[in-house]
Amino acid sequence: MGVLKKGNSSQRGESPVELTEGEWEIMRVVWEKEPCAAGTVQEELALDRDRAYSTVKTTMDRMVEKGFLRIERIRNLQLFSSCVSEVEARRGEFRRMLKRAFDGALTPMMQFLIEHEGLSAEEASQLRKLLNRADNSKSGT
Amino acid sequence: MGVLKKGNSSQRGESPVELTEGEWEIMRVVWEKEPCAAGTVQEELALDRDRAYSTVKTTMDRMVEKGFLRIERIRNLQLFSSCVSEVEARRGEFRRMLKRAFDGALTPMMQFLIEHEGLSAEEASQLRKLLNRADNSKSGT
DNA sequence: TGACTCATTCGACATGTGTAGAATATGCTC
DNA sequence: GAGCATATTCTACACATGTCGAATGAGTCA
Repeated sequence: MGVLKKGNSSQRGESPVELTEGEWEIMRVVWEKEPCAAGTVQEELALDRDRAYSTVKTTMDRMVEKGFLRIERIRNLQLFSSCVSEVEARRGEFRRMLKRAFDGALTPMMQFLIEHEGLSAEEASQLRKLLNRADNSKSGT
Repeated sequence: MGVLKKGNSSQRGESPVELTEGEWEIMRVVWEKEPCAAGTVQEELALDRDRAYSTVKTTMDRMVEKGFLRIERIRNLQLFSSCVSEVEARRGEFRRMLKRAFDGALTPMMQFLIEHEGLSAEEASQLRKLLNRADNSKSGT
């Protein structure tokens, strides 16, 4: 009694955030408009591709179970807000990729980008700038 | 008649290679040992975590359907080989991540790495080296 | 209060993925 | 050829995800 069942509420502990494709679509809207109703999300998504209200609502309810979203009730309205930030979601997505495809290591990924993805000159120079800026902000404190 | 049904054989056309977790595990072994029998893969995977032979075999058969693997028969033996390279698989994995989490653009991802993933000094310097090397090989030809 | 509208709830189904047991086929050895 | 060890094939199930219709509940307005 009183023990949290798996997926019961809004706690995800330390588990990495891994969203499905459909969940990403929903999160993008929620991040932009929260707090927002399921109908709002559905309307927004429908601009891109048709989805029934119940489709969106079902997925959002499941996301509450998983602790990705939370509901605040006002009268008979449910307003959804995010429980995970975009940064957390990006981190989860990035790490899953890194783990699967590059044994979890950053350097091989970089190597891959340069050798096989044809990093353009612009991208390279931009990257260099970013790196320099990172260095400065580290030593500059 | 004569029309290829979806997933019929070994053609994937231009579709990006997107492997599931289980498929990645299998591919890693296949790339290392191909051509190899399902039993070989199963034994290798079992070192890490127990999986029944039929589990591995079923997944590998499905991967043949999808065009990720191909079978060469010798007597009553089936030897599997890869139809996708590690580079293609990495590319697929990387691009899916980039598309989902960074709107498909590389620079925001780099920015994210630097701002939120705390690129270590070593990583930064290694990255710089890689960038320089890339530059040299471009201008050096 | 009755009709209407809109949101929520509930149940349901298809497909993909991970899982594995049972039945069958094949080749080898004595 | 009989028995054995494997490999293959077939079937099946659970769970996750994407999908949606039907039933129910609640607020609004004439």
